[in-house]
Amino acid sequence: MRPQASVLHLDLDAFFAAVEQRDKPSLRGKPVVVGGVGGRGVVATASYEARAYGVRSAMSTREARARCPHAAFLTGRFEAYRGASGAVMGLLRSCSPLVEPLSLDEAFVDLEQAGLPDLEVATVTAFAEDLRVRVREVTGGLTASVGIASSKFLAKVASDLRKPDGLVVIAPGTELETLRPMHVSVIPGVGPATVERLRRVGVHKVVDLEGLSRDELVRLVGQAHGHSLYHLARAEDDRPVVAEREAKSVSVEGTYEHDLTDRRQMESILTRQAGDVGRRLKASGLSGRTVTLKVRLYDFTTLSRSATLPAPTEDAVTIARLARSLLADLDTSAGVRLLGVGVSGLADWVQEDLFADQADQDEQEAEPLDDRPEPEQSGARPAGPTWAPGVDVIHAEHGRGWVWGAGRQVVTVRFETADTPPGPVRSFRADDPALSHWRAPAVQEEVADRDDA
DNA sequence: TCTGGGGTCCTAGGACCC
DNA sequence: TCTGGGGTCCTAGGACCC
Repeated sequence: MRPQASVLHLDLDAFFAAVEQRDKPSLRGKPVVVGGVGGRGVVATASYEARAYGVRSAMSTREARARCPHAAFLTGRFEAYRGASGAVMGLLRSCSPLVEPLSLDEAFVDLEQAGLPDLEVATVTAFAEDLRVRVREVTGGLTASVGIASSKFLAKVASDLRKPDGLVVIAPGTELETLRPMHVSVIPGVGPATVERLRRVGVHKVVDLEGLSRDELVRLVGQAHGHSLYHLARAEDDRPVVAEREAKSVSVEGTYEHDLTDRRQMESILTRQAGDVGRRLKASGLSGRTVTLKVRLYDFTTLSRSATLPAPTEDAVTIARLARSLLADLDTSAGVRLLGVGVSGLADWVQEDLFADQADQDEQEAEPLDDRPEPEQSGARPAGPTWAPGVDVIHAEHGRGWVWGAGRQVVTVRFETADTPPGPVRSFRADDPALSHWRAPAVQEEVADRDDA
């Protein structure tokens, strides 16, 4: 918590719906719902006119239609939203070098870096009123709610207090009296599950939370969450405003109108999604080692399966192959409503750097050679064959290649090409039946010795 | 035919290492 | 006979956020 109210939180009101109303005057003053319009869609944003009928974010579109049949139901136009968001973020960055966007419609601004004459309540209040006018100017009429306080937590609480089109400054020293009567769900990280756990021990408001010891909280909600709650309940929050945060994963998923049962159709969806993921990775100059398949079954049971490559990839073919082979382990016969593919463990270097020349490649081959005999699998999945980098020759659809890295579950192969070495690198599940390999008898014994050791 | 899509962070258990 | 302890990596699932 800072001595002065120097953290600003800005939140654009009913953002997606407001952009639609701005761009289509016939929608102004009317209920507008933006989100999925299909049978399995949900509401992303409802205009305040639609909220009057009880329409809320995350509600199924089916229910929203029942509550407000005369609303305009629109799918999102994300290019327009990105444009408006960019204008606002640009404005904020012209005020302070330290701007932390949380989403398209929300950001923190560090006012200590804004060059204001001082950080008195009157000064930051005047600054924020001027900022709200300028937001309207740069967006063609969108309104923003703004909160200013001595920490991120309280700035966000403040921006929520007078929505829409409001401004609240929580004066330093008044944080606890503001917070104590509020429901625990104002605390970031306190969602339905935590609310229920707290309710069972008689905790409803922030003031009740202050009565719990640190140990009780940790027992109730876990180590990290418990400590965080203990401090936030006392308005203690030192989290800095951070301008740049690196992406940790990239994913694409889709929910289908009718449950999928055809494996080949699922595989072709995964292949397309892997292509999207690969394109987005390449566009950001990223690559990642862990490929995750996400499957939501007909009954909403959600499963994930992942495999980690020996080296990062952004290659759509590799991502697709791994995703499809992870799907092969799951029973999807009763129907799948959602499929998705993601890549995590991101590094901001591309795979090609690894084998730019022969010396680099030799290092990569040598490293996993000694340390990674194929262990017994811990789960039900049978162990794949043991692949030896630099020893085994692989035959697969791409032709013939040498094993280049062998993880527990994944083998990477560098294929030979007629023209210019090195050939393409592709990764496979170690137990992929599409692979066949050959190993000279002499080195077979040598490798067996090493595996025993 | 209740329940999106894109993320982040945490937990817990097993493998493995020193 | 008894049975370390910490640290890291990996996987699966869950809570949460906008």
